[in-house]
Amino acid sequence: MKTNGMPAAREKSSTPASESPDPPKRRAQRPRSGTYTVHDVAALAGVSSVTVSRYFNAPHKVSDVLRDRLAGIIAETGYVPNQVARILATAQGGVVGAVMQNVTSPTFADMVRGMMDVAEENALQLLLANSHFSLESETRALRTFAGWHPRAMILTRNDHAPDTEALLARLRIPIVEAWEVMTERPFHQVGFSQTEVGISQALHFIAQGAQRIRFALNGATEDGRAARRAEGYAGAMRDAGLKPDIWRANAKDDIAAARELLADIAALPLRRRPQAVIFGNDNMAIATMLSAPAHGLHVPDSLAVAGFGDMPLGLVTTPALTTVRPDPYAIGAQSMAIVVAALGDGEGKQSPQRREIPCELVVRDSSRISRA
Amino acid sequence: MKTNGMPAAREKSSTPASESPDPPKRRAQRPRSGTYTVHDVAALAGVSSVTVSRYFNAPHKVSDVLRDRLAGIIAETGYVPNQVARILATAQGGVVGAVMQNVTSPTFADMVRGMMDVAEENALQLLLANSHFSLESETRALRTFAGWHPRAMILTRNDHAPDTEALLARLRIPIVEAWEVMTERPFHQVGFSQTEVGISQALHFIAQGAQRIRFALNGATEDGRAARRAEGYAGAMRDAGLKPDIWRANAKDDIAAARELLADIAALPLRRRPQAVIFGNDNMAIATMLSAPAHGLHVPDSLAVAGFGDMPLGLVTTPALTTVRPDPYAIGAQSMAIVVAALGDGEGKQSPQRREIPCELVVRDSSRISRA
DNA sequence: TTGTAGGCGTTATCAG
DNA sequence: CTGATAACGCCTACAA
Repeated sequence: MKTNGMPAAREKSSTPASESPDPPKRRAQRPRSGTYTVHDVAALAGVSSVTVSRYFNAPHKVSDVLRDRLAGIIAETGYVPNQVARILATAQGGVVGAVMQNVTSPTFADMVRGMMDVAEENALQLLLANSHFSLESETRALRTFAGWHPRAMILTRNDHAPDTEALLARLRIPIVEAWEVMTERPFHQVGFSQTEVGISQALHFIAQGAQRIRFALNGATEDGRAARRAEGYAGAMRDAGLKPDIWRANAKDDIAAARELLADIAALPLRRRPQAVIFGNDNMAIATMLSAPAHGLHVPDSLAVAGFGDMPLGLVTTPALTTVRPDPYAIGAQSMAIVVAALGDGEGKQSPQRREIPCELVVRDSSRISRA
Repeated sequence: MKTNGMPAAREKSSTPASESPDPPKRRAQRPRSGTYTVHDVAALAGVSSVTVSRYFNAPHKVSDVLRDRLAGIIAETGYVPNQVARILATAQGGVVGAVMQNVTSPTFADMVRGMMDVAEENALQLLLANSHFSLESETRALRTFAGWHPRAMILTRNDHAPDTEALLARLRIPIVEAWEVMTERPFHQVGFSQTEVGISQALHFIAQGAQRIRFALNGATEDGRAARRAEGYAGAMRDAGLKPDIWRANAKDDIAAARELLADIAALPLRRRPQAVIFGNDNMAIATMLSAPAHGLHVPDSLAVAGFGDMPLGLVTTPALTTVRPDPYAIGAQSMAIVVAALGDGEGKQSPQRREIPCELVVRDSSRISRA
């Protein structure tokens, strides 16, 4: 029973223990990883290293006796094949890079989970970077990833810095742009159309006969997605013969932005106050609902409200919050699934796929327009 | 000007273009990564590959002329050194593995951001896994990471499966256990003491003269951290001569758990109702506050409330929520900082460090005990 | 079923 | 300052 934790200094297995008769110019030892290798395990089992390799990659090609013996030794030594060497040797399996905009947001986090789950099932290692909605940061992250020679990349926006586009093209690997589905892109697309979500939000209020409908954004302009929903809303308004009213707070913070909005509305003459507000996110919508009474406003009677994101707390507010439920987990999982499929397909440059992950408009009481 | 994007099929640079005079048993080509390599760049520059390597790792050892020429070729080809090969050769690439319990939670997500930021500054690549609070899943993740021969690991719990402990010991790399600081652990510790947080929450109410103080948990038992706060609370209660009242919902979901709690309290005779409830998290606390009126309860007069986590929405509720503000970003950043320090210190087995990231009790109106 | 040879892309080492 | 050579740990191809 070998109890020593470290692999013994390995001899070239073919070299018998001849006592250094004219040492054949042995180079100085290179730094080794300090853990067991295939060779160590093979030596312990009295077989060749290929056999150990086969034990992992094609167990059925190893005899039963040997398999058991190897299993024992592997358990005893705690040997784990070195992925780095494996990837170098096979140019297979390996690494997928993903650039998120903001790992902190629960929505992105769900997407990360989706990617991780599918990646794990397929023995891919997910490399994650955070770009904070900055193009420059995205480029930097991609540059780092490039060094890992990833099998694929997943991005979370479809507008990049010019040199990023060039870099992506040079990589010659499957690229997935997730979250927003746009036309005329050379890469795989997974997600939904922000514009259409904005349209459906607007239509929800227009159908109820509302005239003055506002779209309220916080001051964080880096994230253009809410703004694109606002564009969809604006289009729908114009189509209905109504005047779009896109309002943006100064504060980036949702809570402060909500306060700004309420102050703004309260200052308006009754006639000109919006009957309904569509918010860029649930947080801002909920904050507005909770603070509305203090400004003499009542949801939904004097102010109907809709959010985006389907936060759990939206169920508990009075009234419950009408919102849009995206499916970030599915977006992440599908993105990775596309990667897996693309890698499986012999890397054949299949034309970019487009996978829609629809959003659901969840209608609750906060958006009821009073028939006044 | 070379415009072709692909590196030409490479000849053994020493082999002149002799037209295959008895091909020396050329083995079938192995799959290659399909991108430029040091050799390609070297060939293009008319130098040896070592020189190109030096250009990256010891630029001052390369003549000025050559440096400029190489810079040009590298820019033109978009060559990026292969990290995988680099790590294999040097046995000291910068991979750090981190096992989170739940990437989806905003708190963990903040910690991830902290780790990523510090990792990036120090040219370390973060490998992330999600264990869903499961020990078995943690072990699996660590096993995967082990294959990457990471320089360090960051974990987010201090109780592991037995074989995990063995695996960790065998790795002989710095290990950081983050979130909760415990004594008697052989690894670095970063975070705070859940027990002490529980104590301070209890004392906050005890000091106000409350007698019946409950600690309410949701049904998600996998995460033991809230339970450990409850233990701290229980100790403080007993020390004050009061009877601890730890209540656990059946529902794992915070919103449902809040409903359960309110039903439970409403069913109690007035005399026996808790005056104050400490919640396992803010979500549950806020849900309770929002639903309390429907159950004939009023916060804080008939029920004082405190949460944990400092969610932004806690500021907007009426009354504003008393809570505890941890600093997950700092925990992540400090954990990675310890890793960086440990790697810098020649890997010398320094004794495990212990870094406290204090939590702040944020007192607002929801926890005011009415002087009845 | 098992073993031998050689290479994946990089860098450490030694020689010029 | 530059180059030849041999590893790092693994896997594929081929031979036995």
